[in-house]
Amino acid sequence: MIEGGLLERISGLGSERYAAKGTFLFRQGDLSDHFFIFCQGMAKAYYETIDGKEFIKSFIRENECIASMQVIVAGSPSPFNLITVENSRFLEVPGDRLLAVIKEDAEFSSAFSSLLLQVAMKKERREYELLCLSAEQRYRLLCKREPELIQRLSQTDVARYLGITPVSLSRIRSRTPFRCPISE
Amino acid sequence: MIEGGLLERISGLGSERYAAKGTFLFRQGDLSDHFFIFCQGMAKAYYETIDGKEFIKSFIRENECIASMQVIVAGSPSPFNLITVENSRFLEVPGDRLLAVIKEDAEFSSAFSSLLLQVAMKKERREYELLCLSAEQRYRLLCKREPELIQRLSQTDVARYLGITPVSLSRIRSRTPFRCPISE
DNA sequence: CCGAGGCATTAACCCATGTTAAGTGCAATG
DNA sequence: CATTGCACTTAACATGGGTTAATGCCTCGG
Repeated sequence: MIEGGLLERISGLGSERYAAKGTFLFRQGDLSDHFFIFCQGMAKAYYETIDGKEFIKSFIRENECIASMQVIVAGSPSPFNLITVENSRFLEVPGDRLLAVIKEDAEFSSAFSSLLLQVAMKKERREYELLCLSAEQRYRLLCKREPELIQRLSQTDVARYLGITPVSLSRIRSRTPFRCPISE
Repeated sequence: MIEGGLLERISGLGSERYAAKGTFLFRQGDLSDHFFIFCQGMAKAYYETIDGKEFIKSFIRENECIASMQVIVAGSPSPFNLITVENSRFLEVPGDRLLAVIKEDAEFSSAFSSLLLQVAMKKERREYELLCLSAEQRYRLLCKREPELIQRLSQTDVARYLGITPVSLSRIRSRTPFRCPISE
């Protein structure tokens, strides 16, 4: 989640874009260093393994942002794909412009640091879930914490985010008395 | 990994401490906001679940640092334990002093941001591994990337870090022709 | 209206990992 | 030397998730 102030300052740096559902914003292996801030719609960031399997790293919705840190910081190719899963509107900011402003503007830089901190904490939560919880526990937690996400996504994408197959998610759902409150 | 410059500046803020193997530096649920920088030895940060299972989040070795972000940033209790796994020497810096210096000193603050970035990238790698790789693949990768870590740790701790049981790790090792190069 | 493609469900089978328990070897300690 | 505790291994069994395939249900486009 990106705060109001920061968003306004960033807006000037980039341009507004639209993309239909299913559009790649960048691909695994690309060196595109753009920073994306979503205004409407949703995208998914996902890894694709050699044998063609897909694992979803994260979803990006309204007022959330994403870039490939590896590209921006280390200049190495992006390890993941970014593709829209709904028709979307977003800001696209070139990485070098963002970095330049961060260097110049102290206030901006501190806002950016706190953004980084948010990212680190979010990743820590995800690490915890993947390390300590079973697939079923992860699913229940997601239902509780992000019911709206479950609504907007296909079950396939939910499964890929949980790190399991759609078949397995279907089993978990049938096995479980629990349901996402909104879905009734 | 903490850079030379930053380390020197931090040293003045805290005090040097020693702790024998098996000493808790803080526990799950604590509100201790200390920041630790290791000079010698090693610690492990781990989650303990309700039913008594242990999952290791990370190891902290020479020139690496750790704190519970949740405590420092959100003031909420630490979700994990920190305990030494070797006799250790380290710097202990109170969180409030660190935050104060970050606010005052621009150069320090930017060094700290890049540290945050390192943390975020490290967590991203770990997320990738937990999400996309099997236990066996994770073990092989660890052997290749951190042979020294494997040497210094018990197999139990390696297993807890990989997210599997020691029994399962023993099986993987016996199943596999692959061995850590140094261990022969 | 019909057919194609995509998604969810279900079943059958396989394999990896968890669980429990027993056995072994080693190091520390009395 | 004997005892204790710990780490590691191995085995037997249970279970969760992967794989494949069949089925049914949509929606979309002809």
